[in-house]
Amino acid sequence: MRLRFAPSPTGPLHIGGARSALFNYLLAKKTGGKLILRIEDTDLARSSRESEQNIAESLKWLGISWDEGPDVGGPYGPYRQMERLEIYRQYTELLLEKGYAYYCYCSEEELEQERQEALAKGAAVKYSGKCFALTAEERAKLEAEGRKPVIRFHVPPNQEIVLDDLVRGRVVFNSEEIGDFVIVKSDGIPTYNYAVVIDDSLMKISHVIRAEEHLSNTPRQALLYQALGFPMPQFAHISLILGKDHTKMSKRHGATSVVQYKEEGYLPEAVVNFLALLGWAPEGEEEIFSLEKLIVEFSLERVAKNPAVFDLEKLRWINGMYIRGCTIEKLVELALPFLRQAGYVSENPSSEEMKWMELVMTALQERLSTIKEVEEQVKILLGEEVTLENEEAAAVLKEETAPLVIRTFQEKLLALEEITPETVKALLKSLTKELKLGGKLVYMPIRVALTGQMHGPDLYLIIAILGKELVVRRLKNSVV
RNA sequence: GGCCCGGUGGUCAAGUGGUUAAGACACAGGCCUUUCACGCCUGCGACACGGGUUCGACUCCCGUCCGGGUCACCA
Repeated sequence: MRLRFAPSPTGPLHIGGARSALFNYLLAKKTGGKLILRIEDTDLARSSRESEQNIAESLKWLGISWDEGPDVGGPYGPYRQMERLEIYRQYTELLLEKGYAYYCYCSEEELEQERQEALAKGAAVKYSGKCFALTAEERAKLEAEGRKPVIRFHVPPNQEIVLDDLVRGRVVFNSEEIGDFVIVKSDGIPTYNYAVVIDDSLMKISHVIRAEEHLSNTPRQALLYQALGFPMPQFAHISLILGKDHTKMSKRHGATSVVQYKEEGYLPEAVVNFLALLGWAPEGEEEIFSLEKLIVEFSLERVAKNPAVFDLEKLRWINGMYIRGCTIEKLVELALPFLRQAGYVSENPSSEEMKWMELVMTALQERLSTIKEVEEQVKILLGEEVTLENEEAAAVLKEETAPLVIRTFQEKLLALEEITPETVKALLKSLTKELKLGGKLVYMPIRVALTGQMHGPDLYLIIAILGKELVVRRLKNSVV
């Protein structure tokens, strides 16, 4: 099988695009086929190399690799459409010669007027085809006016177009509903519907998995395949990803690009896992899948037809699952950029800072949904200030036994030779025993005195992270 | 508006003529724990509506409604 992902580089990789790429990748890998990356950059006004870069980087970040593409080359290149203009031109000539296509000189205003009239009449909005019958003299006259023609495909009348979509099943269109559409713009650049057919054919693409928004375009492409004498690939149109309000995912629903999720502290494995579950269902009840496992499990038969609403809560949950599955070393590595940016650790962390981060991540691992959350969570572990979060916390310190607990704790801590999570843990245990108080009466006053909060990571870790000096200062600050 | 696709709990979803209609997230309660979190347990909650077909429909057919896509010299 040969599959492809063919984004237009008009912005960062969209989360929906990422899912299309993923499905194509999964099927290619599963069947031992190839994934081709093709850049559809024929929209000169909006395309940029920067976006192409972003898309490639986002795909790599997700772990999606390709076998052929603009950067790695391949036997069917070039893989950027703007570098294939000569190829399209040859086929256009053929189409023109055989009468499948013709020049059209209609201006935008004329077309717009037609469109309005059709709309007003409630008729189908489609091009009238009036330039189809232009005589040579008429053409010459229009040329002389300086009009730059487009090339339209001449749609055969009343033809049934049957598509056997791998996820939709059989879908039937009638060519009557389709007006003669533009295949080459007035600047000589092919339109999407045209270039995509030639490229998929020439690149020997066997299966096309793409978003449902392309389904209505497919009959046009089918006609083109027919005229060009190319075999059609198998299509699989997957449903759209919707926002909370059930409209197509867009900026106002929050983050839409893959990089944004990276920046917000999501792990690529989690994003991939979540995306896979959006529109595809595994056979068993397991929901956590590595890319490798997805390759084994994935199949088009289990891809849903109905659109899916993007559920951030579930992504957060999956992300948390992956965070909990990380080693501490890995977590430190992941958190480092965030901590660095927040100025909590230096550019090149010392071994002491590394130690500190290891303890911090140990304390925080079970409490994070995203890595970015360390920025916020780590605050209570920094500095010597303690602010009581509420009345309840203040009450804990006013407890009759609180002063004794805190004093005894401090004495014991100062006497401790080495502060490690283990030694502190043992210290707290012996403290509870010695004071003959309930755990709550021992742990809560210390916790509140040290952090000002009723909740937080394990106390012994907090103490180990703070170290003797900060503990003493905080105790002092909280007791006044 | 024409055409196309879709409609199972708030969300993701299993289901393919006969099931007590799975499971997950979220939510609620409980357990665990020094707290929160994690984890575990329990609970809440759904086949859009109306007609058929059938001994029997979430499953098949038709209609209605709702949602989405498309009808560009954007992809």
